[in-house]
Amino acid sequence: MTDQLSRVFAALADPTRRDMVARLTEGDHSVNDLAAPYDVSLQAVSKHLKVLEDAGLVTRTREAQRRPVHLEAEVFDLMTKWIERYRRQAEERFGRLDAVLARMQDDDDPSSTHPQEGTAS
Amino acid sequence: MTDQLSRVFAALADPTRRDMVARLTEGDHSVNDLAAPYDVSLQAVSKHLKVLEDAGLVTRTREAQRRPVHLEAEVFDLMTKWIERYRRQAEERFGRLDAVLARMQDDDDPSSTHPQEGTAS
DNA sequence: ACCTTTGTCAACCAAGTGGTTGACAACTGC
DNA sequence: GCAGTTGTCAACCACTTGGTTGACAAAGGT
Repeated sequence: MTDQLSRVFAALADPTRRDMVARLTEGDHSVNDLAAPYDVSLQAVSKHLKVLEDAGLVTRTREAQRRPVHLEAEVFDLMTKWIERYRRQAEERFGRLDAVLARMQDDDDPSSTHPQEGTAS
Repeated sequence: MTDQLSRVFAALADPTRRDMVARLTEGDHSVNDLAAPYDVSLQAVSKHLKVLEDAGLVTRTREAQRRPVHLEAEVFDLMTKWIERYRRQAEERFGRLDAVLARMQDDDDPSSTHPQEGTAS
């Protein structure tokens, strides 16, 4: 898997890894800690973490004999940029940009309004 | 791959498929048309389209002997919702929500320095 | 009717993925 | 030093993936 964007998408294509990422938003966790809820071996979790690390989504440092896992949320931007770019383009094409912008404001909390309307139809 | 969100992420983890999606934002394309730029067989492209279709990203209808491929941009929302939810949560946790909101509106703010103020545990 | 165009299905193959178990490395604490 | 805790590495296995080629189905053009 050559490019990082592909690695990020691939990393998040697994429900277990998405759940790990979700839990890491609460703060750093040790590997054992992360592994607890899943019914797989610690080694399997270690592999999942390697995938997340290769994608740039997490970093691991050392602290005593623990290896705390830390989420690097900046990488999300890679995806959102890609997604937003083409979503916007597609919706414009279909002449439904208004509906999209409205939905974007409804779905999220109201503080996230995107005041930028492009070439509306 | 059980859930749709996983299928969508997996579908976009391939550069060829991402490129197809990008081109489909310009409008519908026939399979041959879509296949033209890539140095793979038509069957391989057909497989890629099946992956995109199973993820709900495209639909295919019939029109003469052609099978025009149509992008369903709504599925992007599945991802953006997931991403935004946890990104937001992570950024809040790190006490950098202001910077994030600013970046979301500017879309290209070079202030990527994050001084890691003492919120870390 | 027949042939061409367009695309899918089936079988196959090499490489990758997600899981396992066993060995072992790194660090802590007695 | 030695035992325990924490985590990784290596080998292996079943399954999936992305590619191939060959056969064939569906619709149009003549």
